[in-house]
Amino acid sequence: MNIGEIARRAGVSRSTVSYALSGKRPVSAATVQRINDVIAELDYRPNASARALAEGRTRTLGLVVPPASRRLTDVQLGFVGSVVDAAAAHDLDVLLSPSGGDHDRSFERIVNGRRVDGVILMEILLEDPRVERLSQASLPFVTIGHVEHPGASWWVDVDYGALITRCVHHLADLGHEEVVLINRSAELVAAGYGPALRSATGFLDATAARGLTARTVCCADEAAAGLACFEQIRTQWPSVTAAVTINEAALPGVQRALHRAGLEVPRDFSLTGVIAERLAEDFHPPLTAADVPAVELGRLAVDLLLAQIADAGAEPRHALLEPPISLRSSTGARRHH
Amino acid sequence: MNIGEIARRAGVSRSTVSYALSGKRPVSAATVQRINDVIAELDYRPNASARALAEGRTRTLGLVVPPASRRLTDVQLGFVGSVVDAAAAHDLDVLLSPSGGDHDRSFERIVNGRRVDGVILMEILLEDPRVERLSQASLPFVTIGHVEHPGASWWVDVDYGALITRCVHHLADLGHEEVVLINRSAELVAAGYGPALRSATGFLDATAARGLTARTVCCADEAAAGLACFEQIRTQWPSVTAAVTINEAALPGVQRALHRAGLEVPRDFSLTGVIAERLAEDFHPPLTAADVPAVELGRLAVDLLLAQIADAGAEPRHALLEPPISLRSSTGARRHH
DNA sequence: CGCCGCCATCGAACCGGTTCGACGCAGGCG
DNA sequence: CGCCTGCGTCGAACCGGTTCGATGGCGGCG
Repeated sequence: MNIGEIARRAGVSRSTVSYALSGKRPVSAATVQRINDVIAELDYRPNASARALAEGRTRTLGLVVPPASRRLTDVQLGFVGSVVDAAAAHDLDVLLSPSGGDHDRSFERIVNGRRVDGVILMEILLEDPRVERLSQASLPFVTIGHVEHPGASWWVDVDYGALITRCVHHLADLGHEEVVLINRSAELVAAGYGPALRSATGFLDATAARGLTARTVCCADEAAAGLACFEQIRTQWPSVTAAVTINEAALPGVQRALHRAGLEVPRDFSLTGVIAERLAEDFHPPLTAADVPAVELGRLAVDLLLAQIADAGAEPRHALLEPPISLRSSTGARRHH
Repeated sequence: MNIGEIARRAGVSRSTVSYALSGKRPVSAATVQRINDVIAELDYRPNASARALAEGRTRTLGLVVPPASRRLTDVQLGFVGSVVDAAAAHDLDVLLSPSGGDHDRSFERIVNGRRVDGVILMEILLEDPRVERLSQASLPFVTIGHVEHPGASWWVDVDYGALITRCVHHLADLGHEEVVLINRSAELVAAGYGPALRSATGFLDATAARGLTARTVCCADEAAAGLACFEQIRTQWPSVTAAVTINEAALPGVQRALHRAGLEVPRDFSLTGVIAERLAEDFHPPLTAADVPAVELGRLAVDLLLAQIADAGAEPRHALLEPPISLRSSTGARRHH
């Protein structure tokens, strides 16, 4: 069931079969017909490993995902799905590598074993050892998110700072004077997780520019933490009238805390931030929020990666998206009590 | 940077390097030392394609996932994560194939191109053409979920029928007399999706056995549908006092509908079913429910697949899990109005 | 002291494709 | 009618590993 067998049965040489399949050299119509008949009869498909070895490329992309122990957020899931779909559209397969840190066997296998033609990296830290590692391995890669000094690396990202800034201006326009940022977990912030840090910076800058009183808290990525966190906010800073968040997992807890405190959104409290569209719409009331265009980012990452693979010497490219805020119904004018 | 180069620099033959790395034949300590030094210096790692070609196995597992357009449920996500982690624990990589139907390029590539040593299939229909396809390709595979007549195939699954039966008995014990099953979407039911059909059968059998009035509805996998669906239930069958569901995505909508109708759980209405632990605990009040042990199923699937790969002639094995129901606080005695 | 056996190593074949240079044969042109 | 062109095909080398049979050198034993 290999190419030699096909050649034998079709009465031609192995190279002719190869050319008939790839079309890289002309083959007479009659011969192609005969070969195709044999192939169909035997249900033959070329061995991918042999092809990869000979061609020097695997037609496979690597996707480095956070290990499952840390459960994926909606946004991360969106990245994975869209990367896989975009790759499939180019007839490429996707190899998953669950890697948190630097020194990971699965990551090393992918980087060094030439198992993939390129890598897409997500959950980027401001200083990310994996970026360094891939650079020195001279393996094409694109990051979803970007390190502090991207240098020659290719990346796509959402401008968290700009989005948070817009949220703050929106709240300031509505008259709010003391607002809180509900950030991701303290561990992520400490690890240098880009979106968390850039959101914090954007929040502080924007509130300062508009003369608002700014409060920030970190909140673990789970509903229970969201509840506890919001109750602490109410106790500690009772005059806060609006929250900006990038922590999707905490939302159910925040909702429960609002309900428990008898606060109605947006009458008594405004809520906004960067939230997946689905979650924003499932909230009650639907959230005024910016949505991370995960599908578009994933597709873009694949496109950039393919461009980089096709032309190894090309100038690094990147894309910084700044999606609009969808005005729904979770923000309102500040009311004086 | 290939094995020949290592051999040259270490002053030995290519085969000696290979044996030093694999340990399949004894190599003197001094030679091993010398080879390892060279390897460390050049940061060499064997080319995976060449190795796969020579060995006849790829050290890669295929995982067939639903295409991203249908967004993954929490349970499906759990499968993917645990399969990837379990594979990584065995130093295996995972190749993703987003395939819905039968005639999918990505699926065919994986099946026929010998890109993987075995396949894990999820979202199984009662009659699933992919199972047939894999059988005839004589590629080892394990399904998460099982077809109606598994024949010689290997599988792991949760006994949805038994779990739903337990939920019904639990409600019957509490005095409920008219209960509704909120199933997955009508499309999935029509397609022959196993859990949906087995749940429905179990529900009807159990309610009949306990003399309850049974109602069933299909509900699209989204919050908005859950809300609409529950309101329709209240209108159509006002004397229903409890619901059993396997539709996690509909839960937020159901919650909102309950709230809107002024019903308090469990005082006025009981809610139970098969629900991911995280969602059950995030609900207010926490749901009495059975949890699909996705992590365990994923790990089991990998274990079975490896056993099958190791011994191609082995008798088919399977595992039908029946996790306990966690008693939380969403079910209570029926109250007569 | 000579033979036997084992340990370490080598060379060659093989896995299943791709690709390059060469070649035979047919048709067109002078 | 002979030569040139070019299309279609072939054979061989190559990609980078693994594996098997063979061989050389050494120590132990009779």
